[in-house]
Amino acid sequence: MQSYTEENYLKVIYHLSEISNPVQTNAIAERIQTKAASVTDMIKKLSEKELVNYVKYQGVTLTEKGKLTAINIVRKHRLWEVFLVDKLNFKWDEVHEVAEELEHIQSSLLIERLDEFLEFPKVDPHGDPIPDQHGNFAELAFVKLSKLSPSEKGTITGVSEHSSAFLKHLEKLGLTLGKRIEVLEVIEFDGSVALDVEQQKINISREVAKHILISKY
Amino acid sequence: MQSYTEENYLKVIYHLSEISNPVQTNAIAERIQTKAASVTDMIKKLSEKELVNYVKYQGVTLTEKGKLTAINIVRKHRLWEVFLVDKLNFKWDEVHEVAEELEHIQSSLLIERLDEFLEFPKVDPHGDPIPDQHGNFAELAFVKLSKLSPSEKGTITGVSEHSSAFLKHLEKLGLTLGKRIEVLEVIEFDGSVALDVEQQKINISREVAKHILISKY
DNA sequence: TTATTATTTTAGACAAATCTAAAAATTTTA
DNA sequence: TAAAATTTTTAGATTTGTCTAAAATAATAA
Ligand SMILES: [Mn+2]
Ligand SMILES: [Mn+2]
Ligand SMILES: [Mn+2]
Ligand SMILES: [Mn+2]
Repeated sequence: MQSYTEENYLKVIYHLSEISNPVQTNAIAERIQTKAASVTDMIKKLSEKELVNYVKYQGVTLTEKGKLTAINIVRKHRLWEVFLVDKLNFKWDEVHEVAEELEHIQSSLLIERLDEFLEFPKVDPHGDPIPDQHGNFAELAFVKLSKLSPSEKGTITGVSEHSSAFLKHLEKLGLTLGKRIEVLEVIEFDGSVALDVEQQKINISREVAKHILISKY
Repeated sequence: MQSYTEENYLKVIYHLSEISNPVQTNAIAERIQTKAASVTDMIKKLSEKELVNYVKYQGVTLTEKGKLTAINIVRKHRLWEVFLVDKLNFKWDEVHEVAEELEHIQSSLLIERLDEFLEFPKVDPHGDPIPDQHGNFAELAFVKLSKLSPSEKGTITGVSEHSSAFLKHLEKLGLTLGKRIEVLEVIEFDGSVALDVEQQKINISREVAKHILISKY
């Protein structure tokens, strides 16, 4: 069994792996709000436990065992987020902190029953996919809004940034999950995007567009 | 804010206070499955934080602040137990361990919303009362089954022992919450009790009778 | 390709929570 | 009330996760 702290490290390494592999010590330190020296210590420990492959000065990758462990934590995190929003009426920008704690509760019976109670949701309130108990994700066809060209249409199905500031901003703009959008123009100067959302013309920065996930159909 | 460990100590001291006040070091050690020396260390720390009053060699009592903190943890524990039984179909002997973890989740919004979602339950699955957010308990008139005399009648409304072994034993005997019982005889030799439960005559030990709570009406 | 800069690791220290063994205080027994 | 038994505390060590400061390695620039 892993400690609360080890689990947080594994999850962070898992998420960072999607950006760069192997994952660098400093990247982990920044995410986990700690010092590089502490990360090195923990990496050695996880390596001992065969949860990561570690080469000095090169960085870490998750082993199969480490990856499964990480995905299981992600599963729990996202299921709890669904519970908070669907059953307890939390807003999508209020759930992250609490789920960060709930994801560490150790009971597979609990999580399977929760999954059932929520009627086996496929995505969390931010549109992120929820893996099944074997660690498999249902394939979802996403594309970043920042990758679309003028006249392309689609539906907002997720976000890749979960800060309250970002989510509140989206809400204010009316850019919530399920909304149909069409790209009207991509401004050359700063990469910002003009959109049509329900007959309204809206402008968003490239930074914002990069974190909105669109499914085209 | 208190650590996970400090919270567990406060809760144990709270429960033991109902039996003997002040609470002895050894009693805490036994409950928390640790050594007396560790308890002394923790007591000093809680005393520093003004959560307990501590006199060397005499034992501890909770301060008002400590008591409120403890009751709040009890509140969370019992609400989560209701959730597990009512919503996730756990059996009453399966919930304790999980609630022992869930009670430490730090979010007052979460717990108030959970209370609402569960429709403000007054008792947990073991018949224990759930305090409100100010730490007040609704008065419940309980008496231990071991205190009843022959021909007295009542309804099983709680238990004061939560081990799986005990709860399974009760279940096997058909002694579950809500059942009407009548005391037929109290055996002088060993204090064991003969009961009538739904036209069935049942014998239970004094030890078992002490942990069954009856409301008379 | 050497020097500079950035990244990572080591060394040594610290706080939290625990332990064992021994000393001190209290309670019980005789 | 003095001796014995029990309970509690202290002293010192250990484990986990963290830190700062300094050394080692790798990447980048001149
Ligand atoms: Mn977490
Ligand atoms: Mn999410
Ligand atoms: Mn607990
Ligand atoms: Mn209970």
